[in-house]
Amino acid sequence: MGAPKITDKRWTIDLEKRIQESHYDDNPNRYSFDPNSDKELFVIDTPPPYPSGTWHIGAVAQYSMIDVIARSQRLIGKEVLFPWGVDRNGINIEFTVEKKTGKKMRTYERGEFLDLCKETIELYTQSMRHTAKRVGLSCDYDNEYLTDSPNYRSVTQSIFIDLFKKGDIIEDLRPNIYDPIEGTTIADAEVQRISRETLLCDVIWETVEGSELLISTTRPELICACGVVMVHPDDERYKDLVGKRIKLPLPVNGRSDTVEIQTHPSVKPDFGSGILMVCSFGDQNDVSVFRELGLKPFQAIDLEGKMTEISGPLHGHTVLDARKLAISILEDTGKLSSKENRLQDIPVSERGSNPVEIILLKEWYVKQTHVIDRLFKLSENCNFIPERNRQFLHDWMDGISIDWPISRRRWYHTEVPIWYSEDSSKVIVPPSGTYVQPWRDMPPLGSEVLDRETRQFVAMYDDIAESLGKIVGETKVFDTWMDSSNSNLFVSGYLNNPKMFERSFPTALRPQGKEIVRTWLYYTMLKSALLLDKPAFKNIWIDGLGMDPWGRKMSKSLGNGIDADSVLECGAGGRTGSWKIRGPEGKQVSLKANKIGSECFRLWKACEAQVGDDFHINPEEIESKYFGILTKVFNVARFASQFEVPDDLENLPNNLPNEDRWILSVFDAMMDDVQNFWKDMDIYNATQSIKGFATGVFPGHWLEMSKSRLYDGDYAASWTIHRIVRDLLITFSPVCPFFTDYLSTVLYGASAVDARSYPLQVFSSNTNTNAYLQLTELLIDFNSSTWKAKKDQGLSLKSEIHGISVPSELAEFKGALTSMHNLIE
RNA sequence: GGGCUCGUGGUCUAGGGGUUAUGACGUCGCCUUGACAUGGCGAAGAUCGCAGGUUCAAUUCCUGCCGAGCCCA
Repeated sequence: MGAPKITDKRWTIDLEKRIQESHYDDNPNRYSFDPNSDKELFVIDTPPPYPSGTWHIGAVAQYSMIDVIARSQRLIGKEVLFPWGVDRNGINIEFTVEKKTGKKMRTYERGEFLDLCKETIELYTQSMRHTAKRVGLSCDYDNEYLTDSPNYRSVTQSIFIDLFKKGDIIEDLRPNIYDPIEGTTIADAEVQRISRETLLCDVIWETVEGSELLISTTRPELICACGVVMVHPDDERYKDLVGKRIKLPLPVNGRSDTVEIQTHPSVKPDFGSGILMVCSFGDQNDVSVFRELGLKPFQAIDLEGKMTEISGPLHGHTVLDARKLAISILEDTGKLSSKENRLQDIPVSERGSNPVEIILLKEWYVKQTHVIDRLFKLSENCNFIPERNRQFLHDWMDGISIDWPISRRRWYHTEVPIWYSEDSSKVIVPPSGTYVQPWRDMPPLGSEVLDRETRQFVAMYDDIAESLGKIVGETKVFDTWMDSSNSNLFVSGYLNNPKMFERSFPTALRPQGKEIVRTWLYYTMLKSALLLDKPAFKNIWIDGLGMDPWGRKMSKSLGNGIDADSVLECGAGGRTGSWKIRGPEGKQVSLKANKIGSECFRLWKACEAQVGDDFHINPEEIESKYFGILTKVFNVARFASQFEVPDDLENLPNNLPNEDRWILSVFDAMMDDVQNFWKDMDIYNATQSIKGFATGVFPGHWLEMSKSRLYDGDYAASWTIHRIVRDLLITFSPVCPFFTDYLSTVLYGASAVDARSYPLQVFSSNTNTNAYLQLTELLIDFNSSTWKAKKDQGLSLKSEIHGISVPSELAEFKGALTSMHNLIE
């Protein structure tokens, strides 16, 4: 016995930072991955974060739990790849650059704009990596991947070409959701709805025979694109009109000025007059009616968001101006019966908040409707954690009815890797593994020429380049989900390491939030199914979302966001944290905390909620509930550190007293439970079990029973305390890596975070410890009641007490209990 | 408007057809014990969102409603 080896009096944020700052340099290969390892490969398809300046506390919380999984899987002996990837493609960074420079993308030269995006996103990438290390993520940082790197983009392009050759990717002229302000197609998933006031006009239409009808519309400018007028099949009022032709109430150019009246069940008889004009394209319903009836769509709006020639007098006006003009023409000609303001949900682009239009465009599509049934089958092989969140994927797949448009008219994205021959009959695609930018490159050596329609191989490009005429590179790019949906293939070694891919696909784990099931998870499952006819993953871990302290989503507009760094740095250098957050009634609420840091933050998330539920983030609560647990465990270790560590902690000493055999049995049972929880990626129950043992029965009961032996230098007692503390720190290390790293290094000269096999049980498997386990409750009750008896008699806890005898069931502990409580017969 | 998920003491949370509903934080009272008031002993506090239904029995299953969240139109 001597002075504690652990000299720090308590766990502090400054100590945490000291450890953290050297942690990744101390042992640079700590978290690297060996694809040739004999161990089971466990590849995690981490969600590559999008660098935008700040990292949301909820996302960091989720990421730290992925880290707990990575670390615990290493601990149970798997070779874990926890990649550090950063998602950098997309319209987000384009907007940031536009905002910073005050110039729209299209006013730049394309190459110059790309350079600006790259520079800007690099800055954000650095700060994100810093936060990742600060929160203790055990990623393989040396092999960082960026989704805008040539290596990553070439995989996206190769997969596109493979799917194109197989016929799963096609180009077609179809109605698409289009943002006229940003000039690009967008996917369903990128459309938002906002409530806005619009004019609902009652327009008088006249049939060829001369009877007048009223049709309500908010889009009178689209009358020129009307393909049919519809009523409900059961609507008695209009039975006679069905099949008749009706005149368009506004002049048009280059098309028939009458349309037919038909019936359709989608018409709501009680909306307006119960008559509906169907235009190409006012909304999704119009699209499906046009497709159903086989009508030829009219192009009323062009790529700049202006009216086309068919709109006659509206030609050249923007949609909004055209609407006003259409209304005034209708008024002048006496065809406007009435108009009124109405609150209506209108679709806008998620990024720009611009009202979107549905227009006909030639775009690239991934065919998906034909494989949905197969996807359901394949997804049965995936283990969902928690199982109930499987439902999110099912619901989304149930609702899929159209193909996935993947091309965009933007710039900072992966380019569609294709060139067209001068006569447009042939296409040229690059060889697998090369990254190309067709808008400025010529096809590289080894490119192939394919027939554009049949996709059949024609010749090598180099052999017939002359005959193709002036070739034209595709200028469009991919939806960023085209890149993201390859992440599992990329990290598992697809194309880059076939040997590893063979062993590690389906990817061991996809961890993600529930809000991107419809996009990231679904698209990834789709890709793996189309390409390999396999499920993408073995395990899919879907967590809930971080909410503000009142259970609302954190957002800029609500003013209730919490920045990750403010929590991780809270307490550093003695600086406390304070957060001003707008509460539910609009009142500012001030939250304060003295010390949190990464270890307390991680412990909180691990303990607080089962995976899959939304969780409330309240810094005050994180500190008050969980910092004390760190202090407690720290103190247990610090206490242990004053007793010499036995040389041999592997072999059970002879003649262990019963109380040591008892606590070691309890410890074995806990360790065994936790190992199983780690296997099942059940962070909550693993951490709860560790916490219960480490702050409860072990220090509260065994330590009190064994203190005097420890002070007397008893070998068995110090063997027991050190064996338990050492292995406890190891199984706790996935949750609190810096904390356990520090304690274990000082005490035992080896960091708990470097353990690559789970600690062995203390007792061999043929030792029956049940008898001891059954005594735990009795023992706790006896201790508590003895403490209470002393208190009731006004005695100090160390003074003698008469008249309490150790019950016969606990006879084995009689000696220890008698001296612990100072019992006098 | 539709689909899905969630709703358990002041706060967070476990559980799940059946004797007094789990734990933690907070609150209150008492107490220094050779690591630790970041400790110990004890107390109060929940008609398990609301209303129906199924059942011998529901907080647990079903339906509706209310509230929150995600997604969609």
